[in-house]
Amino acid sequence: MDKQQILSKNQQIIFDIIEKAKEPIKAYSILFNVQKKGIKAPLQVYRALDKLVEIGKIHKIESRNSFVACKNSNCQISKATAFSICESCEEVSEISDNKLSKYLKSFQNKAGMKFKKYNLEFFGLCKKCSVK
Amino acid sequence: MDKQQILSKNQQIIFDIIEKAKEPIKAYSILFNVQKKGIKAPLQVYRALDKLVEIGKIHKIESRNSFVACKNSNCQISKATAFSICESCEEVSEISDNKLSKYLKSFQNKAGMKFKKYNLEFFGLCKKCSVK
DNA sequence: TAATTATTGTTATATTATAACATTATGTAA
DNA sequence: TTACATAATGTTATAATATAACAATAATTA
Repeated sequence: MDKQQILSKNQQIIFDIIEKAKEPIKAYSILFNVQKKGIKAPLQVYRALDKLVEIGKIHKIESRNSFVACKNSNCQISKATAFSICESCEEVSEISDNKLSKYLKSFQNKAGMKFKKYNLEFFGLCKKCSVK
Repeated sequence: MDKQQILSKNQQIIFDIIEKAKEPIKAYSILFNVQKKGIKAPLQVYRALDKLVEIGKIHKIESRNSFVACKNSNCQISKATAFSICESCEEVSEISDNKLSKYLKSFQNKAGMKFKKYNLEFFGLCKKCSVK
């Protein structure tokens, strides 16, 4: 169940699209892109997306309903994700910061609840957009 | 523009529903609940939700497409939100932890991007569900 | 090789959210 | 107190996102 697992045909097709995309990409945009490869129905896309998220090859940007390939080559199954999102140009990048992830992985709330997973989304203006 | 601002009719109706709900509530569930009060269309709900989120009276749980009233009475406009979500019973609670919020508010990524806002969602099992 | 599990294909439908336009109410400044 | 601007409302239609249900096929494992 690690990242090197062999992907099925549809999973591979859809992963390739996401990896090539420079920005997060939405499910129906993926669908449009893979129709020439014989994938015709939303469900075929969503099933592959679910699986790819599950094994950590991609992440979902929840606030944008879109998907990106995981850039943290060292994380096996990443159940701990952090992104920065530019509210102007919508550029999204995955944050890879050991101190941050260590801190959040060990975080416990006051009720003592221990977490298996987290997702953090930061919003602001990227460098380009902040000089405009 | 602070939390004590007077809400419009629809905003108040919809905020009341959300505040009374014990769990996060979805837009169409709100719609169902307010139809007897004359709010008939999704857009009326979404407009009020947008405003309530903007002024910080409610928050959106992005991973669940649902809404909760803000429990941090001390935060004025909360652009910094953290939640714990039980993956079994779907209980959601707002985390109010000064150290965590201080840490995240001052976080800068490697590109030096400064953030105005963040949303953090932790996932795990709540106490009840972890003994089951 | 039978049994199990994962993947695929397909149609229909559920759920979440916004566009576009017209109208009414509220706040503000001359 | 009128004109002007801004915010809120009402309404219809439609866009965008996601899943249910069922049948078939491929891959894996006992």
